[in-house]
Amino acid sequence: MTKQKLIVVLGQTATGKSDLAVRLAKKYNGEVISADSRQVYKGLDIGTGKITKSEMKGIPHHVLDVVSPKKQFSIAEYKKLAEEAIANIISRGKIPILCGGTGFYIQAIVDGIVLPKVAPNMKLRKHLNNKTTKQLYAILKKLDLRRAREIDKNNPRRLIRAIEIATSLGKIPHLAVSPPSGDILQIGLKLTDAELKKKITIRLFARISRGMINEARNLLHRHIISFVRMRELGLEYKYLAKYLKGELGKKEMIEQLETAIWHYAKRQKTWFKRDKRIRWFDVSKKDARQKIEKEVIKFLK
RNA sequence: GGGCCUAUAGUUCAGUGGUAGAAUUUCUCUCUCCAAAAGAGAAGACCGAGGUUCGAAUCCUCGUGGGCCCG
Repeated sequence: MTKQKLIVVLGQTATGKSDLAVRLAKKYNGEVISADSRQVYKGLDIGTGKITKSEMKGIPHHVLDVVSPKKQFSIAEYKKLAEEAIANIISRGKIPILCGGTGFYIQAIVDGIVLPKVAPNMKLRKHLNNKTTKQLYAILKKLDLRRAREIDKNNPRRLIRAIEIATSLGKIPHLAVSPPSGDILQIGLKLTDAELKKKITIRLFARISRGMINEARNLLHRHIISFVRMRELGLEYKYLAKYLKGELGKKEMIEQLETAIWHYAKRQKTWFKRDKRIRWFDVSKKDARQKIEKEVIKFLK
């Protein structure tokens, strides 16, 4: 019996992950599971750079378009859906290929982070939102001193989540992991900063000419999402919301969005850096493709 | 040709004689259910030359660059 195997394709935005995943899937009998926190939303297509039907080239893609953008998705839901998809792919004798740029989502699968069984409590969150960071910290300290000691005490979002867990469970459990049983190959795609910057710009203009602005306008007109929600979604949608509301000119919108995407790419880099298991490949090099395939063949043996 | 205003961080601006401040940019980092999110940290400047003064970004003179007015 062969061991279960999982291939992960990760990297910063605009490094060509989707293409590679499809290519590998075609060649090695695989299916793709997206690891992208925004492509889970229906209708957010051009702005999120979601793969199109024709780009999929017949390869099934999972955990794409699974929820309305009105709803707030979470990593717990992601983990459940992704793990189901992976198990299903394996049961059909195919190779699961996890592909995306959301580091936290990938980590949840690869390390099998066990998340506390406490669903988001919007009422509580709303209530806590009115408190200052200091007040939040004081509350957490009373509930769970251990967690309070190690948490980032300036970060309201983390503090609120911690309080949410502690109110429900009494204490916050230690971080537990239960990694999947098989082997995992993590392929990281990288570019130099200069090349990545160039690619980000090119891609942004491509998205605009593909109708990104109209997509956003339609979502608003059809009341699928509000300006507020659009801002929450970040990056393209955040700046498109500002533009469509008239707070920014088109030129400014594009400039600011470009910087924001760059910052995002930097954060991705910081995140992926700490996982030493990732095998990195410079995709600007001509032989990157060969090297990756060699690695995959070795892994699948 | 004459007069007036102005020059501080990559950028936009504070600072009126006593250790140069912010916003933004840039860089680095954190991450147990919003992660394209949220949060932390670092770097970086007084146009040049003289003068006054214990001490000048600050006052004076000249130069240079920029802006404006009159003829």
